[in-house]
Amino acid sequence: MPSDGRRPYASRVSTEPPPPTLTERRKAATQLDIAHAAAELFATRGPEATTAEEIARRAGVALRTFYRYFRSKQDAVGPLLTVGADRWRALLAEAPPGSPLGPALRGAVEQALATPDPQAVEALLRTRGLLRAAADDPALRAVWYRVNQESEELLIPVIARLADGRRDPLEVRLVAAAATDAIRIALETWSGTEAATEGPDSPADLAVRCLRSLLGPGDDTP
Amino acid sequence: MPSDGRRPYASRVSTEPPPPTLTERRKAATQLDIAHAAAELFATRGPEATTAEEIARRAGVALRTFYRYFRSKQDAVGPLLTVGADRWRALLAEAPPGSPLGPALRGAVEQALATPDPQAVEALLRTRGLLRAAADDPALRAVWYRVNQESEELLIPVIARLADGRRDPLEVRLVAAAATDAIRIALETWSGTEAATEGPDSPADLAVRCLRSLLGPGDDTP
DNA sequence: GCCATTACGTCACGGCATGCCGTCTGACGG
DNA sequence: CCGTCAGACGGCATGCCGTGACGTAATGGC
Repeated sequence: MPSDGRRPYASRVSTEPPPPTLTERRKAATQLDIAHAAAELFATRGPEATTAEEIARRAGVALRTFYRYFRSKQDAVGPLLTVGADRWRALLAEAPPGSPLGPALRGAVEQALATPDPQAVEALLRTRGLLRAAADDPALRAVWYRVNQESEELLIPVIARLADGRRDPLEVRLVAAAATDAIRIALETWSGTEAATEGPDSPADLAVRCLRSLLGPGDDTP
Repeated sequence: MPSDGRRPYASRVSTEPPPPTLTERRKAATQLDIAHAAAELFATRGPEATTAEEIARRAGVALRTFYRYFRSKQDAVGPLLTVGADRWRALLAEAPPGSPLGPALRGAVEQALATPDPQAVEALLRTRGLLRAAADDPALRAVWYRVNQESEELLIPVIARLADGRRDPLEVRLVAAAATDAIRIALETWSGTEAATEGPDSPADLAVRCLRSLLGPGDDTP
């Protein structure tokens, strides 16, 4: 029972989330329960050997309920794989429009990945476990691809806002793709090692290096 | 995984294809039959409304045989989506090692896509049809993601050979990812339009522009 | 407190995907 | 030319996947 605790503050501007009701919070909790159950079973016995029924049982819901939350058993770990990208994108969206692209991207990724927050570290380690399980499971890899693809699409409007009309839509889309690739490859590379979550081979450092390599310094010479 | 059946030929330089036997040719033909049957059904009534049984029947094989060739009904169109990338990669592999990356990539893609070969045009139009069907079918999109991912991985050794030790492995991988993205986004963009297979909005021109935008002129300043 | 809404469980069912076995055909050495 | 054998294919059976339909209980607005 995560006590999220976000409360309605009188002065709230338009785009802020409306206060989540009890039902909504329970739904979110149920979704996370299922996701965690799936991740644990996948990481231990592998997705192939895990049935949707088992995931549902471990999460304490009926099979039918499982399929109300997810289209397939592999999809169940999706929320756990997206949290990192969501965090990064949210940080990036806070940068002022028109700021230079490269530094903004790298700054956001550093904040998102190099955090001492124990919950974020936990998420990072879970991601590594899933990526390793995905190494020999095509269906799980497919989820990873899909998640990255969706991240790329969600990144487009954010990049467009930062570029502020200085780049045409096609270019924006390419930058979004490249940035997503940089993060993806950094995480994949890190998952293949025994490196810790901090230090020179940490995901944050890797990601920053990847971003710089693909997009250059990126202090916005149009 | 077919057991290749490589026959001993006295004078054989390593990389030449062994002469395909009748059985092998028939297998390849059957695979293409199934792929074409699937592509046609997917393009008309959509993947969701198409059963594996129907694909098999239209291809003239038993359902069991279908699943000997493909792991799922969506996978059946895989071979049709890979031909373009295969062609491009093969052309790229012919470039001399050490040649500048950017021009090599753009030259290969131009040869692969701007060809007057009617068969290649046919393949392009088929790809467009499949991409449009994928627009509202997650499972088919997943195949597209997988194909691109595999293309990226197959591209890595080719790029490494071209870079000829002037770039470290991580960098090579990033370049492979970016190049794959450029082609992918060019094709996706083109598929969303009514543009012809040649002209200023042709896939070839789009791809070249995307490559230049992401990788710069690429005349190899290390 | 009363009712519309909605999240959840139970049942049933068609399609997906694979293991097993029998048949037949093409490949290959004698 | 022929016998042997690998393997390509079809048919059958089966377990899991994913969804529609319907009933129930809890929730949130009036």
